[in-house]
Amino acid sequence: MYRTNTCGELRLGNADMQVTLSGWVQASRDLGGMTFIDLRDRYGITQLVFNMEDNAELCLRARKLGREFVIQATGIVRERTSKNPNRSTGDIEVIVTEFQILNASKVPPFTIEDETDGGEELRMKYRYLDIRRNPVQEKIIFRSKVALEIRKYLTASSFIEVETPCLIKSTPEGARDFIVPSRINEGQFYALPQSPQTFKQLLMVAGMDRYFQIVKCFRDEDLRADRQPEFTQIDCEMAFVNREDILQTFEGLAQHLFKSVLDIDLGAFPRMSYDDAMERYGSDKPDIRFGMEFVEFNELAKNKGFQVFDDAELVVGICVPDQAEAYSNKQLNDLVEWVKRPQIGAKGMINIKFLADGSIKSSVGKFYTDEQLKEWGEKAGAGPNDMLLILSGDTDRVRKQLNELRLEMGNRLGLRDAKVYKPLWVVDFALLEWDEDAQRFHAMHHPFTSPKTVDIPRMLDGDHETMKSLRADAYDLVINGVEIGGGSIRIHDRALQEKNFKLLGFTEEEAENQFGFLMGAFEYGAPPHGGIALGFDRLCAMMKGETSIRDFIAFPKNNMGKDVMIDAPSRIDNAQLKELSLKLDLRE
RNA sequence: GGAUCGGUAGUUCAGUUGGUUAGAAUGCCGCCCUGUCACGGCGGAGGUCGCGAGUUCGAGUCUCGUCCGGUCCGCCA
Repeated sequence: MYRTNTCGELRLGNADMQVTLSGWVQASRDLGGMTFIDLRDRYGITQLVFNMEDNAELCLRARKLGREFVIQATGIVRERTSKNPNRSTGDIEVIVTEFQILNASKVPPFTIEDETDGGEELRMKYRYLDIRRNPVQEKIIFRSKVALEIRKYLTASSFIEVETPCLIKSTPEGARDFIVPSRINEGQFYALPQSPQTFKQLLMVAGMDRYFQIVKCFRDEDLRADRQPEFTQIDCEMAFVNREDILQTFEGLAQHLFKSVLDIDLGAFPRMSYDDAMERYGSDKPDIRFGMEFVEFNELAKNKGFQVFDDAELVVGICVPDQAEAYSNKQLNDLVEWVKRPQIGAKGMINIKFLADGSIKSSVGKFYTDEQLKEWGEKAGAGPNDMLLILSGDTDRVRKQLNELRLEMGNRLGLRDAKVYKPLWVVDFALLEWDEDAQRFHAMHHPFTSPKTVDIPRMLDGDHETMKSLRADAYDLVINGVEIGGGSIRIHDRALQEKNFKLLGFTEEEAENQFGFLMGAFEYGAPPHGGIALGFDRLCAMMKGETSIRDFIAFPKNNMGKDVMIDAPSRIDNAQLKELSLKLDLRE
């Protein structure tokens, strides 16, 4: 028997018991006459004591233990004479009577502590050591807890967990596929799923009624702190539901998770149309923890002799509260430089300060009278010591830029508190999105998304503006400006699905080749259905107030999509290539 | 594909206008210490300054290239 107890559970009540503990040597303190060893496992740390007077031979052996040695120690639990209130086991210690080294350890490349001295790259290379650290371990355990609560809630709501295949068919729509060659089907390839979308719809046709799966998905796109090439979705689908049923069900799921895991009541989720979100926040995933909503100034700004605004499609700004006195000209100039960075790409920025004494200072003061600027302030609801920051240009672009500026100001003013959670449903997305490069429409959500019923008759007008105005029965769950998930009511009718593919520029043949199996299924009594997929890694990170998902994944990839621990991806040898009938044609 | 920040001891970092033998902390090794828990004290080892060119009397420092890593834009139906 390796142990009678874990390193986290012994208390005063265990005094005088003989116990055996196994774990890693966290630290040792050799005081000459006696030696203390902190023994660590997943459950905690227990202090072992060795005393020269009691057993010199044992004590000398204990002195030689290095960090991260794995040992098994047997001894008697004793109340400490000097307790450590910072540790749950701090009232007791184990007077060791015998121990053995189960495995020695090299000196680890970084210290196994909460605040490690190891940098990201090193931590990833030795991820198995990194995971020994509490902060990482907590996140992995947290993830397990959230997964359990998801299963509890969904199972209680009659959802069935079904596994869907990982080796599926490549489709050109959406993200790039990861491709897997088939050895026994020469020259043919599987693709790894970007999501189990078509399978879950087929499960609805199959009468499963309510499906869910906590499932790996794969997208061969560039990485970010919150994006991995393989990631996990909470994938769900329901039959005989409308949008309202789905929003209620998954609002309930989110509320349950926050309550059961964090003991936080989220309350009812507000809803906002996509158009509203773009107009008020310049983003389809607004962070509504703070205000500074967009204010449009076209009527006030134009035809007053200021060329920049006259030429702009949209003049729009935000009102920054209580900063007019605080922001110096230099700081404002720095802010102008900030919005002009290539990542933001604004041409410039105008400010209007409403100072505490009632006077107005503005970078466009020579084009507008104080009376006119006062009107701007009234429109924006600006009070004394408030400041307007205004951008102008093409509508889509300027909204995007002002969104970045709003978030930056939110950060600077400390308005984006990680401990505050503000969920939001964004609804009524556009069905189609014009792709400038490809000169065609593509599906904003995905090609199986149903248009809103009222828009179905207008679907094949062919007119560009009509197409852009079509609304989809699609929705996103946004929390604190993070897109946690999205879904839609699906098309369940073959004719409508065909129509939709046509809008997206598929030929009949292409549609049949790629999705014939799905449309075929629709002909055998497909029920009305819809669903949602939530980003599990992102949800966990967001619940913990973090932006990077990497520590919520046990073995994540780095920026270049590499696993630096196992050194993947890697070359394969020629025999393997030959077996797959593949030949490399590498770019120089 | 692009922007930007970084790469110096095992590790985390400092290193001034280019100038003597490249430093600190921590870790590691040795000795001392009977109530430590960030133990303490004394001593010691440890460096191809990512790599390659260039400028210069002289490069960790400046220039160019390259590799690696972080963050972001594009991309992510």
